Amino acid sequence: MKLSTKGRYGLMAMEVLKDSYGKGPVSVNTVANEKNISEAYLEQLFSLLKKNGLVTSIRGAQGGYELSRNPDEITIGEILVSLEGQTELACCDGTTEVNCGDASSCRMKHILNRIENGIFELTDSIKLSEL
Amino acid sequence: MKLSTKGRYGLMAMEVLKDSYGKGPVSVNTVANEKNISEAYLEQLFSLLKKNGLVTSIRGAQGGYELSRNPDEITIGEILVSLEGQTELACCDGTTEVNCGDASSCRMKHILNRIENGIFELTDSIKLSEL
DNA sequence: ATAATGCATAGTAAATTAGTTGGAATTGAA
DNA sequence: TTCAATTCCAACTAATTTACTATGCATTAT
Repeated sequence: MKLSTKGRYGLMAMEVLKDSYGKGPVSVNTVANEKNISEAYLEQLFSLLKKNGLVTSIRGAQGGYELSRNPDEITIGEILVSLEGQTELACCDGTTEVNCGDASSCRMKHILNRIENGIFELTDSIKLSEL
Repeated sequence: MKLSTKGRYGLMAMEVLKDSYGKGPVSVNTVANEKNISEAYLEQLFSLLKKNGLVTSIRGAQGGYELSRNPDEITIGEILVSLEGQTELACCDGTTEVNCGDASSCRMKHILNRIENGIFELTDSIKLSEL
């Protein structure tokens, strides 16, 4: 289980927004330069963060992105899920064809789901403000 | 963060070995058929599990693999780490060139390391015998 | 008007994952 | 003593995902 650049870049970007929270929007270009990330790629990540309600955008010149909430009301878990999707460990989902035995009663599935939840709780317990 | 087939197949395979623990070795072919996994691919996974000391092998006809320890002395975490390597979230490691600011004092790194440890503790708290 | 921005989407390149292939070494059983 | 069942090993290929580029339109402060 690795964190892709999406998650990493996203955390870095959110860190920048956090640092100028309340001081107006920050452009993608600014973040890209500060963190040395491809600007066009970062744009796509911001688009995900926006779709998930973590940032708001201001278009046009002098525009950019800013946090949609206070940095202590945004969690690392939310950021990672926005960018990488939910953690998925399960071997089967009870609907598709299964290769781990039977479906609804699959014990492995339940255990992996437990771990998934544990991981989310872990990441969700840390606030952006702590970065 | 997803579980690759390596981890999934590995867990399934270990589950089979667990079920016949104490009854002699199980061949890769048997496991592959039972769980409907490519035999040649599974071989590679067993090789990793062996290298990490979770299973022992018996060569030749009637050979196969068996758990090297009791199923309640083997954890899900160990199995996953054997197959997928350690969970790595960190943005920098303090040695290579860094893009998240400075290195040894990088706060993000420390937080991600904390999450890494949390994930391992979580998976390591569940025994193979519980599957 | 214009330059600085966000927005959208399609394409390409690089890396990783998943799986295949071919064969050598070992060993129990006929 | 041969044969078939097996682990072991390494290289190759295919498929998928990730990371990134390219292009151009839409919006807005100056």
